[in-house]
Amino acid sequence: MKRFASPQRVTIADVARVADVSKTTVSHVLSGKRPVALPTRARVETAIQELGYRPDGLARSLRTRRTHMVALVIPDITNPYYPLLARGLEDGMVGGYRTFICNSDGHSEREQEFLAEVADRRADGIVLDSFTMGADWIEAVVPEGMPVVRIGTTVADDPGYDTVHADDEHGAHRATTHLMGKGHRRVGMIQGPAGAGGKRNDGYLRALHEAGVAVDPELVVSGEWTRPGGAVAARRLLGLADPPTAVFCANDLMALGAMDAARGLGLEIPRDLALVGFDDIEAAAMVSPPLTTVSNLAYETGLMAGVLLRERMTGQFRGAPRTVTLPCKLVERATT
Amino acid sequence: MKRFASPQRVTIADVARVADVSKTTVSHVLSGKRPVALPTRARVETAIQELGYRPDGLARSLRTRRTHMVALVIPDITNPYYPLLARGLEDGMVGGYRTFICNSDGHSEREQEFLAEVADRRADGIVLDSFTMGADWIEAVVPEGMPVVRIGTTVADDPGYDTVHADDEHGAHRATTHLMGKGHRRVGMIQGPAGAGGKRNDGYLRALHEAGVAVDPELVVSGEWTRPGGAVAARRLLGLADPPTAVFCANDLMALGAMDAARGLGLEIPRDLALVGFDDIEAAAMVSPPLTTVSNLAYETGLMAGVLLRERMTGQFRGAPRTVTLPCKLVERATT
DNA sequence: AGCGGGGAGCAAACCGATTTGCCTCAGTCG
DNA sequence: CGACTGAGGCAAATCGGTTTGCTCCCCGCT
Repeated sequence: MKRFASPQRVTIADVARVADVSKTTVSHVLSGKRPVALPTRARVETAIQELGYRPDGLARSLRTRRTHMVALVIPDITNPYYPLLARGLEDGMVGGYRTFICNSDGHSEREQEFLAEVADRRADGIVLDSFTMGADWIEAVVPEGMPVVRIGTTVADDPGYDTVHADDEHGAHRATTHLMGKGHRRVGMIQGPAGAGGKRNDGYLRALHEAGVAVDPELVVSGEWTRPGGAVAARRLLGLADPPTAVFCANDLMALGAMDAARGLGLEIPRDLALVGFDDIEAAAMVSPPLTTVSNLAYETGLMAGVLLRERMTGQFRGAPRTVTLPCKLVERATT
Repeated sequence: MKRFASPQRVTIADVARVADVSKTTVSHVLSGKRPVALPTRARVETAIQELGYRPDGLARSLRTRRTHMVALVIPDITNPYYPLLARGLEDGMVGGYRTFICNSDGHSEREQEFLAEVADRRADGIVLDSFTMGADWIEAVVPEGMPVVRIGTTVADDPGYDTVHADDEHGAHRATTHLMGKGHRRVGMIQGPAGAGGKRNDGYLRALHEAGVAVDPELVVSGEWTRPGGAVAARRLLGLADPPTAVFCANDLMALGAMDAARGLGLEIPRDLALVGFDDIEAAAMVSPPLTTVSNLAYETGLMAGVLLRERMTGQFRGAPRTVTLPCKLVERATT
């Protein structure tokens, strides 16, 4: 029983019929993988024009095992760091790759789900920015042979995959020494969730250590990577019996939140509280007073990730995992 | 559970063989579309576990004609309005739809290319924010039956598709009357490229008209929808023989650029130049002085678009194209 | 004359699922 | 007792391409 469906899609078989050749020949005209005589080719091409034929991407991908799609698994596209990274990624892997974005909100179950889903969809590659996922988790879900590039350093020394990250440790160290150079001795830090610490915390600790300042564990608090997250963390710090006079924040959003909190408590910045952020998002230059921060090259990070990923996807490179470290610079503005 | 060294993917046929049933039965266990006896089902399920079988999304999509993917075609994800919209979109169409984002940078050829590509990839739906694309262009490239939801109003009165947009005309009117309420008579406007004008310009003109102020065409200039774009436009306005004392900018990014330009010329805001933006992006509240602007509900816009799109994709709604208009409010801060 | 090679084209297998149609075997209803 | 129904299962068609093998023919070399 034939169902009278909506206007049937034009398939390669239709083209073949109209041009009076086999499907094979049409395919070869399209791909150029085998020679086709000029007159035949012309017949096929007119048939294609005439019918308005467009090859079906799904069918093609099924056979060729290439989807020309990559997944970008990140915490939150709403964090202004990531849109830039996303564009860098697209520019980095030239040649018709589309990106679909998975916002995990930092939940590792969602990250895991996404990876599985993306694997099922047969993405050609994955760019993953996760604070929690170790190589074992990834391997459990991503079929071997599917290229993965990692972003960020929070899961340190993961030798399984290509990685591109900023020199967080150095940046954090620089930020902290800068604060101490301004005379501060009680320097706090607001870091990300999960208490894992991470390179930014390492740099902070090393700077304190080198300056011979004892680390007060009370001065290091965790919070969500968001503006409100920074605000609550800052309130905790400022509520201490002996509060810090300066705070290094592991990202700009949290630093902005800290500014909100400080202002809410009637403190003036930088007189009563000095602040350094991390990332140098656009907003950092626009707040008042403009935020001193550490640059984190979002676009370039994406770009490099794109290059590494494409080299893997095309098979152009098959060697051992590579790590690219991008520099961080202190951007001195008015909150210190 | 078990890691496979075998390069071969586990298919439904493998599962069928191990469970000693037909592929059909495995499929029915998975989909539940036909009953399967309990013991059989159990055999199949253990086989699935044992082999670590995961259905191939491509093959499935090819047959079912559903990809559970939608395309979001926008000018630039780097514009902070769009990440929010993107998340709203995901939340709006509940149920496992993935979004892939196409940055057109406002070039209509790229928009066209993206639409075609996305159609070839058999996306289940498209959300399109384009200033230039008319219904005819879309129809030329998108197969009929493929749901499209439009965002924004710049291409006015396009009856072909569901649309969700902010009440731009009203917002712009409100912004302009607000400026005139502060005593300004020479009120300029910085609008988007293409000179098309658009609803925001309409509201501006209507406000002037109602106040009995003659429109000086010199006071309306076009620029890119970016911060630098706003800066160059503002410099043109401020270089006039009789420059405006207030400017309404068609988006916040341009307003920020105008602030840059004004500051570069030694003007103080709002004393020497009053400014109103549009969109109320996060940065608007953070600049100094904080920007007076018109709210544009990015997240809600995406959310509504998601709802409309899902209703079309699932076939839940088949009626005539709908239009949703979201309200705009003036957010008064310190640049007026 | 025999052989290798390449141009040109076709039929059929393949990618990995879903869906249709058909068969068998109870059990139920009239 | 025959008709009908629903559970349970299988083989084969389908989705729309690409790729493999094979044939046929013509050409240039030894």
